Amino acid sequence: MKFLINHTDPGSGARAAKIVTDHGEIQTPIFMPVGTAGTVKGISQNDLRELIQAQIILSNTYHLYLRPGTKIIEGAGGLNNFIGWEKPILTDSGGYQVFSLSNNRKISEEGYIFQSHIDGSKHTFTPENVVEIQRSIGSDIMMALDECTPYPCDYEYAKNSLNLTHSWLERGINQFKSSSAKYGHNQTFFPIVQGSVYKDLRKKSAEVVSSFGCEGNAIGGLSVGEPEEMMYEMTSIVTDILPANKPRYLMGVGTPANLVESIALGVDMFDCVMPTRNGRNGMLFTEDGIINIRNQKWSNDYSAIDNSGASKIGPQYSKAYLRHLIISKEMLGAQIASIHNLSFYLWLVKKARLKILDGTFSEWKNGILPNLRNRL
RNA sequence: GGGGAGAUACCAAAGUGGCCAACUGGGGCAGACUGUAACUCUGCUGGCGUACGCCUUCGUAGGUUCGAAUCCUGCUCUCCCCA
Repeated sequence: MKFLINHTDPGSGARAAKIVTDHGEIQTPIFMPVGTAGTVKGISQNDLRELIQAQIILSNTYHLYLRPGTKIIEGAGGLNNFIGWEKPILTDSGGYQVFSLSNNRKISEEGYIFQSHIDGSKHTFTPENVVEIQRSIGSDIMMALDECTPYPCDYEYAKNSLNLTHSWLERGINQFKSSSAKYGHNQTFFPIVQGSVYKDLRKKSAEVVSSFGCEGNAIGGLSVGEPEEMMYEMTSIVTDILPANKPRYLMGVGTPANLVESIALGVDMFDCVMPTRNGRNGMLFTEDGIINIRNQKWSNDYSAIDNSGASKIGPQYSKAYLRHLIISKEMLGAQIASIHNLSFYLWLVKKARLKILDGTFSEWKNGILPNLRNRL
């Protein structure tokens, strides 16, 4: 994997760059649609390519391991073949499930034992076997196993958890170095900074993570309920330390405003379920603000969902029609909303990239932020 | 023509003397959702009031009772069965 910086914005930490993988190039800043179980919910790979113009998608080790299982994916020759997606894939390690399935798991130095949400069966994830599973999946970028701490989280817990994440990281890297790719294309491994909302822990974690010299680095454990300002503060502390010549990935973030703010802090990669999940639940993101399409006021608004040009599907359907579809729980409604939102997210990061390149990023950012937060 | 059942809030449907402004579901309205156990979850849904509360409701008109959606009588309407 290569990371080539085209331009760094002088007024902020924002960068426009290019990640080169064996499955193609990624123009950054980039948003990665989340396809947890080998599918971006409700969206065909073709729409991902043509309508949304996704450059890389994310998938999940935990979900794919439980179903369909690594044997099936290996049989297909890796996840790209299995799902019919020729562009890059990043896989999360399952670390987030340690957090989100916290009622059904036990953490130890060795790794974590969890119960399947599908059938209750017991399984173990270790820093090592998670690398092996991601070898079987064949993702271009694989993530280290970490513990995503909850918020709030007391200092002692955060500190101990961080030590565990760091020791897991070392083991994961060793496993990564002593194993090899299965399908002929290169894979890379990203470590994850943790440390909850404590400056010293974040700082230390960023230093530890940087010291491993991986090809890219991630920031985890944010946007889990802490105030937005705190998230930016932590991100800023970390991006100041993480090497500038490697991509920085802010995991699980976020709202359109979160993306723009974080790009200014030097973040290059994002992923979030918001455009798809909230889209399914009737929330639409546009250049002018956020629409809750279920609200009565849209019931007889026959204007296009979004005519700004940010999404190709926006002009094709009216607000009144989409409202009807969402309220009727019709599949097409979830699909249109998801395609539109993902298109908008990809449009937003592309726009940010262009503004960084032509030197007007900060100006553009200040102009668009109030709109992005606006409720229509 | 004869016999039977029933009328409850936007709809459906519980409740059959006080714990009923009335279970529950649907619908409606609003909110939440950030590395997806999520086409999910939460709240509100007679009127007025932020609220303690007050006022008007269970086809309709009367009656019994300290007290009625619940018991009695008349009326109106609906449905089912037999001719």
